[in-house]
Amino acid sequence: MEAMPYNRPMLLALLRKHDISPTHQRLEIARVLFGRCHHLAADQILALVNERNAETSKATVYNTLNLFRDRGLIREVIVDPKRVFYDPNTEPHHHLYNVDTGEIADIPAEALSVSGLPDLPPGMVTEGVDIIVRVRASYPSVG
Amino acid sequence: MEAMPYNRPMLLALLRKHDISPTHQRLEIARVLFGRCHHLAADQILALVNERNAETSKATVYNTLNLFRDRGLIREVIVDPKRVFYDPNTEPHHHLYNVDTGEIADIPAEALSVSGLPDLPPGMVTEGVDIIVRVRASYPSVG
DNA sequence: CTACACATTAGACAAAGTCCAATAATTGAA
DNA sequence: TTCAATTATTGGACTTTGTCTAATGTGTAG
Repeated sequence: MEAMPYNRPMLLALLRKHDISPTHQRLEIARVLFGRCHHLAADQILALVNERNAETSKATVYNTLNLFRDRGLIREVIVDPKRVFYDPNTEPHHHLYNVDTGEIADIPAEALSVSGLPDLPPGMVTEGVDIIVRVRASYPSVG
Repeated sequence: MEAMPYNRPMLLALLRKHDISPTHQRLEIARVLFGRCHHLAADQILALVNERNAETSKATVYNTLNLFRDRGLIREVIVDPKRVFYDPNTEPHHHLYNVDTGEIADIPAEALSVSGLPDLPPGMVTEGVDIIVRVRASYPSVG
């Protein structure tokens, strides 16, 4: 795992490495995504980017997230039917999802191993294997 | 795996077994869900139920799907950020998801085995482990 | 028949995300 | 630097999925 690119020069290099023109808005969105560990949804990113001054619009946040996803900077996490979360960690790994609180935590890929994946029909390619462990608090009275 | 309850008496028994009053609309929705192998989204179910005559409303389809889900007749499949699919197979199993076509196929749970699941924080309970194998057609030119 | 509980419904509403046409910023070449 | 071409950003309209509500319909026990 590489160090998180917190500061502007590192974010700039990250965008350039992925052939993305580093505009002000994109850098701000990248800063929010890579500057913290959380998995964030689009509306949260919009709010964080505009925390001080209004810096970007909703349309730009969506455009940028889709661009980052297409260029492999971030990954979508589909666990909540209501919204997509974005994960700045693109290395293979899986997720622990708290269905009560909506919290998402990473499970390193090395920790898990899956065996018995079926052969794919010819002409098919695996794009990825997502494992989602859905957890919740056990009710106190139930122990 | 039990036999699929195609006919009215079997559907009726299924609903009763899960303490659901068997209304006309619920039976129609159950017929659509259990009478075919596909994984269906709410709008598809609505369309199929109303194919001939208008039999149910959108609200009833959503009410009924949520009821069936809460009572354990069906399971939600969350693979497409745009909509929830419903799976009449509630036995443990996983999914193969074709990201191009949106097709969903089952992978029997016995076929797969996962090892190395992390210990949960105390007071946490696993609700389920979902494995989604995302596949797509390999482009002809790439072989 | 009458109540009462429960189901269904149309349509208003909400939230996530896309689209579009106008404006703004960037870039590269001269 | 300047100009033109390309690329990015934007507000707001729009779409889609799903929920909510208040009114109406249905069914069953007495």
